[in-house]
Amino acid sequence: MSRYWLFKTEPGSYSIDDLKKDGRTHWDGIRNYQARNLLRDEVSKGDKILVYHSSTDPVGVVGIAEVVREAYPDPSAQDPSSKYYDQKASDTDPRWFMVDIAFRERFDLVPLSELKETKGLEDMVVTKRSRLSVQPVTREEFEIVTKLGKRD
DNA sequence: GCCAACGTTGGC
DNA sequence: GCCAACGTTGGC
Repeated sequence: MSRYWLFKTEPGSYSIDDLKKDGRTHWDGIRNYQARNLLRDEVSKGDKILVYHSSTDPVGVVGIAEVVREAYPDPSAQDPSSKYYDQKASDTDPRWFMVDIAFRERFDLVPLSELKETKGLEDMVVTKRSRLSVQPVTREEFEIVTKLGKRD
């Protein structure tokens, strides 16, 4: 049974349009333990992802992606030239993981302000703990947001 | 650019 | 193991 997630990205560094162009990508650079644990232990092939643009104006959900490869070590942690370099990462203890995701859909941005006002989304993690970069979404939440994104 | 909320570090 | 200090995130 597939599950649902919300992945945040700053469109200035990697946007849904970059993902659309690339088709698929390595979701690297996750450096938060709670997000890492979800990526490593919970995120599974076939799961659906709401792609969220943060640190932009307006912020919100812009499309859908799908997990196409489950967690494996994030090589940027061992690359001294990467901004995600972590001295404590090693081959025996990679510390940080990433998954591969594929583009599925781009839709009109559903702003955070609207998510906060929409019935059924009161408990959505993004409205409460916006700093968590990989977060679980319920099936109901996923469907409500998708419907909002595909209106008109 | 501000600043509140949150996560991490490190001295004790 | 506590917690103050510090650094980062991210909405506004």
